[in-house]
Amino acid sequence: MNGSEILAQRFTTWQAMEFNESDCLIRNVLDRLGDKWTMLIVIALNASPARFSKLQREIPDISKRMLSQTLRGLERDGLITRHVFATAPPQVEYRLAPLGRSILDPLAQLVLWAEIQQDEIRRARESYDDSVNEIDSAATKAPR
Amino acid sequence: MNGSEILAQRFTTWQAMEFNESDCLIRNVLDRLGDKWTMLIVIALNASPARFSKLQREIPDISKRMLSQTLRGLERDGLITRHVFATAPPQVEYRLAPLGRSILDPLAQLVLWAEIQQDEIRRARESYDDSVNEIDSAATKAPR
DNA sequence: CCGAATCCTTTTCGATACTG
DNA sequence: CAGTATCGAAAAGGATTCGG
Repeated sequence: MNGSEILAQRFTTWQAMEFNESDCLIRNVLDRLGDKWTMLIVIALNASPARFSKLQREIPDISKRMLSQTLRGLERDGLITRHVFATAPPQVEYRLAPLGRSILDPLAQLVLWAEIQQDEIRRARESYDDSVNEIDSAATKAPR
Repeated sequence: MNGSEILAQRFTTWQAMEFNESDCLIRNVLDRLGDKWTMLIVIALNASPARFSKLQREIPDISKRMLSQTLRGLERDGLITRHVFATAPPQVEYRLAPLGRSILDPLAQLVLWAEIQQDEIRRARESYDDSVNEIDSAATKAPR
């Protein structure tokens, strides 16, 4: 079964349960993975386990609040583990759990897709924006 | 190269350019794909081309506004095409473009990952929530 | 039928200040 | 160092109305 067939089959199933938001698989998963920081943190922790402040340095524009919140979400879902060392000052290290490592392959597929297609997407956007501009300028010129 | 190696390598590259938000590949892509409706519509159109109102029936809880907005975004990126039939009343059909079909395989990988891991994620959440509750009740009991 | 425009609510996010 | 708490800004989303 290729991707299209798999998705077509799942679509029918989800439809039958009316995409019930709480137990619809894809909505649950993509809601979590699709937020602004989750995947970036998974990728950072794949590169190497890290402490809170190291992660904050590695991802320059994340705020403490979002880093903390996203890490908690990942820990809750079992994708990462949190290790506290009772030193002074305290040290907390985050690592990818097996469940977190298991998402690296599908995630990499998505990144590869983006790399391969990015030029075509850029072209599509430019051409679309151009055609919209034409309509706009025609609309502002013609009526008078 | 496996997923982990691919992502580790990309991470280094992205870091070198400081994750500049406008041209950082993964942020661009996941921002688009990760929104609430985009992937659902791609999957629906994979099942079969459809008109506006059919899509709205197939995805029960999407509003006209978001359907229209999401379709425009997908068309702009070249993932779908829009065909207008000058009938009365007008009919507009949406179809997956080749670029849109090319994302079905990576997307299906993600769905399969979610299916395989969903039980483990659910268990992780329950166990996490339980441990949080213990701490909470200890905190509200002990201090008095 | 398809969709744009408007208004309003909800959610997300960042800045800042504070704690163990 | 590793967070939490609070607040306000901004973005996303929904309901409704209107137009071709």
